[in-house]
Amino acid sequence: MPLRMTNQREIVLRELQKSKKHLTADELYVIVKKVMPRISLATVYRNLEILSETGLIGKLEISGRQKRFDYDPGEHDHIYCVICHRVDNLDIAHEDWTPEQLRNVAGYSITGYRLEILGICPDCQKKQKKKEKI
Amino acid sequence: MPLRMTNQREIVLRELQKSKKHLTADELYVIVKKVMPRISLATVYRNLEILSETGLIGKLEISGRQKRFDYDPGEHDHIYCVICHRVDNLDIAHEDWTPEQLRNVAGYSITGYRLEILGICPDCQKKQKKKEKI
DNA sequence: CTCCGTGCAAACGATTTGCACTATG
DNA sequence: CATAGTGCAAATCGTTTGCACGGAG
Repeated sequence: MPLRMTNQREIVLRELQKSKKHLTADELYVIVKKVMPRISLATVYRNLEILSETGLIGKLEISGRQKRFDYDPGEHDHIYCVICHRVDNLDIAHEDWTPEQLRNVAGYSITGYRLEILGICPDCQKKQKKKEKI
Repeated sequence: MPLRMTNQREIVLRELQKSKKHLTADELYVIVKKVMPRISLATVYRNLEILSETGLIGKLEISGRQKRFDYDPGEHDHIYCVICHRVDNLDIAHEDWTPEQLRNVAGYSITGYRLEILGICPDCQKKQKKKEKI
């Protein structure tokens, strides 16, 4: 039975939620160390990974740079500062996106957007079907 | 006068274009090495960076670890295979996105999407204004 | 002839892993 | 008391950089 709720796991989760931010592993490490000084960075990484698999937090695979972890695991998009790399949640429903709306999101001045459609390519679909047969 | 067109730069550009794919630096390195065996990986990295700054190719800050470079520098979105990490261009105009349309893109089976709005956060806007005054 | 570009190796930052030990369920 | 989780250090992965040399303009 996986997912033991250890002390360090609980603290990692709690401190991320308390922060209300989209932190990187090492940013959170600094915070968590104040509560549990002997915790290791590897443990923070491992727990963030596990907690996001479990769905208790979200994992942000933001373009190119460090991963960030989201205290709010619900479905929502993000707004990203191209200068300081800060990330905020975007609570506008997709239907309501208008240039006006977006321009005022959280006081950001909008410079662009980045969209990736995610899916499974034809080749990988074939491979999956093969596996199913075994 | 920057941007000398060296042999290695030309080959890096040409082989990326020939591939018609969204390659990582090291994938392209393997290809380029066949034509110019003594080229170094660092040179491939440097040239991809310069070529994308110049606008001759595109740089994809796609989620995940490695950067990919796009033979097509024009404006367009991307579709991303969550299994093999392959990337394809998406030629549908934003206005035409419908679940139907997307479901048939390039034979992919769509699992989701990822949208990031890019901008400058309030704090960074303030900092910029300060700089302007100096 | 001047520098930009190159190759090489070493440095780097983020993340992961092998190991022996600890503590949860 | 079995075995998931931990701390630590070393390893790994993608990328960047310092340096002395080479070649484009």
